[in-house]
Amino acid sequence: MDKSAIFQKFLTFTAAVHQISNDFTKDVRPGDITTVQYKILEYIAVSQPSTLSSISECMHMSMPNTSRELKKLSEKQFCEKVTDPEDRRKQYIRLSAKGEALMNEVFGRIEAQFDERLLNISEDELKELEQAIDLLHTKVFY
Amino acid sequence: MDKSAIFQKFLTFTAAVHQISNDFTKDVRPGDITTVQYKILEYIAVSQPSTLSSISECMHMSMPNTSRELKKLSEKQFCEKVTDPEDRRKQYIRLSAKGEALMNEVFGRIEAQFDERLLNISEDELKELEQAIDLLHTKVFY
DNA sequence: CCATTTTGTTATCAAATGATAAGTAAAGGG
DNA sequence: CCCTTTACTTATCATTTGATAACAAAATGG
Repeated sequence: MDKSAIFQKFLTFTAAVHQISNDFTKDVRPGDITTVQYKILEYIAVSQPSTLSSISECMHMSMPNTSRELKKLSEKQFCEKVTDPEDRRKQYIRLSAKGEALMNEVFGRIEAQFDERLLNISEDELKELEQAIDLLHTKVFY
Repeated sequence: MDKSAIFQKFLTFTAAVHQISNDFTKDVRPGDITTVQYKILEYIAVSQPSTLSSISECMHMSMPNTSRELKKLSEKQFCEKVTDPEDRRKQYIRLSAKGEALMNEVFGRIEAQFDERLLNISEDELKELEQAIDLLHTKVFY
């Protein structure tokens, strides 16, 4: 079968995903946080708790820069560093109450736009969507 | 039905898509181009021909900045501006031969990683994947 | 034909980001 | 116990990016 046709779809699809999630998050990011800092918070929110080095690796950022941004985020009280008692070099990073509140609000606003998009959709279609997401998640985007 | 459960999946799914496409393009971007410039080329490649203002809008970039980056890309011979004969204010932007070559190589390398991921996959599963992509593309990421 | 709008350019400045060097403190391994 | 590695920090600098003001040229619409 034509695998390269699927690849074409993969390309335009990922482009569309980026487009949409950019549109969705466009006006929800608070002003006192930079783009990179927001991305970091988003990452922490999804994969809590994480360490500085894992953030550095996943975001393709150098340790010094990750450290700097995380320091700023901590100073702004959006996240907290907790030293691992087992290995006191490690710092576990998690959202603070303020950070949780912020991300909940942001995700809530994104959800509103998401819901709007799925307004007139049937139960069956919703089920199909869920299965489609699961499938792609496990087979391609893992 | 639980729409907010699907939203959770939507969130982690889009996070995964970003993650994977970052990983895929990580080592593929040529050194003489910045991140933003690469993103612009990617956009042009997918939606050719486009105008300066549409690029500006879709990439959430101001016109002056878009103009500047596009100028740099043109100077580096990756794309060309063609004045619309019907409306001589408009500039159609398309990849140059060099730009096409670059993006073909880049997409080729991404495709190699994509294929690797789908190595031991059956015809039926491939069909399912295609349908899943189509479904999400039309219902959610449009 | 003149005012306005659209489309894009140029210049400039502050802020964010990336890259690198040099350092600290804890853990691990012989 | 000492050497090395790991995890992270601090400092510094160049580059990139974002934001704004001021401009030009073509189209549009009375």
